[in-house]
Amino acid sequence: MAATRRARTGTRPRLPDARARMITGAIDSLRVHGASATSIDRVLAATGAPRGSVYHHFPGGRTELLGRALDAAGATMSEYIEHLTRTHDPMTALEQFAALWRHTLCESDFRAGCPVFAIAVETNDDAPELAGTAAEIFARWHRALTEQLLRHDYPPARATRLASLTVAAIEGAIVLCRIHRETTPLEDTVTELRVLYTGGQ
Amino acid sequence: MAATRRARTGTRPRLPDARARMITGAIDSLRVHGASATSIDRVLAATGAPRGSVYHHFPGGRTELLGRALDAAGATMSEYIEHLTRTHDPMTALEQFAALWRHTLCESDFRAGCPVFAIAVETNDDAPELAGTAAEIFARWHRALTEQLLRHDYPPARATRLASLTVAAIEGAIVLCRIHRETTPLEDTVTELRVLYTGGQ
DNA sequence: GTCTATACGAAGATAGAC
DNA sequence: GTCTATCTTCGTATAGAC
Repeated sequence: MAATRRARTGTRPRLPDARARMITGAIDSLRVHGASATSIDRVLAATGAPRGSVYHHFPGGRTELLGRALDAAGATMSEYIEHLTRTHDPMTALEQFAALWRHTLCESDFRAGCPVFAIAVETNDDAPELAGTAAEIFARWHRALTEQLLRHDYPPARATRLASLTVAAIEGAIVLCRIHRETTPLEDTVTELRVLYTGGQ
Repeated sequence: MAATRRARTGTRPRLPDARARMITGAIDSLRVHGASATSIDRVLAATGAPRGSVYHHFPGGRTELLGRALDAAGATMSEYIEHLTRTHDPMTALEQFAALWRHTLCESDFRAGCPVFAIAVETNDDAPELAGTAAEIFARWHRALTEQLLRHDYPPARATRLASLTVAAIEGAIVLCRIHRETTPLEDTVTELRVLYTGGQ
């Protein structure tokens, strides 16, 4: 609909869809700089999006921008996790996921982390809606892992617990990798989780 | 020395040692609000410390305050971890440590997390010194855990990896507990780690 | 060591023109 | 949809009196 209007009026944005660019720019900033440091100015500077249309696209201002970024990042990551857990066995899925993170960490020179986790760590008083959304996203990941383990004959109690450990350990390891500027914590984490995934049930 | 001068001049601060109060106030703020949100104003408001002496005690300003808070928090936590790992077997030490966190989480209504982790997650461009300090603290914890496992006859390679997983998983679980407002992720994490700590070596 | 006052900049948000 | 002010608040930092 924006396209038709553009064709009619002859106006044109600098790049396709400023709103979408702002959202992806916010996600990138969340990864690298965290929630508090993800200001409107920073997103605009990084994306070249027009300052004048921020409150047009996000009437709720900065909080709404962060919310839409969290929604988008959460959906993308959740769909990938659900895809992996449905098409692979638990250990293979975990290794695939870890490989993606290894790539993200190295490619960003250990600057980029998990945007959902960034909001989870920083959000407390302000924006309880963001905290709620982040909690739902983690719950979705936990559910995907639990169901996968159940399909592979893990007892329900163990499946839930192992899913909790997996989410906690991967997220924690990503932070350790960033701060140490090496992938060892992630490798170590996956290697040890392998014992639980392949060993006893 | 401050006490003698106080006795001589007759002046007196509102409470003992403004500098120490600012540091503990900064640690509390780091726990609850994160690094970016830990402003000088917030620390002063929370502690009632005098605004006029901030740059007297911390010539480097906010960054130095955060640095001293990180030093203090890191030292306290490291000493406790080293105490636990020296006086208990691996599983008991882990459970003691988890019990402390369960208490901290519940008592703070799931608002307080780990101050070192908060800085690790948020610090990127600004203040590389803080990032370096945080990395050293995590390395110290990792070392304490590794040496404990070595003393309990774990092979070196496994000891290192299990120590990495433990640090990552506990830190990650604390964040999940905060965002979900329940201790289940921590309980699950410890229960599953128990398998690795007591099962195979 | 502590106070007040103030300079300065960054950031969120609004108003009104185009 | 986008632009240019502008307002306001907040946060860091400094200066100078007590």
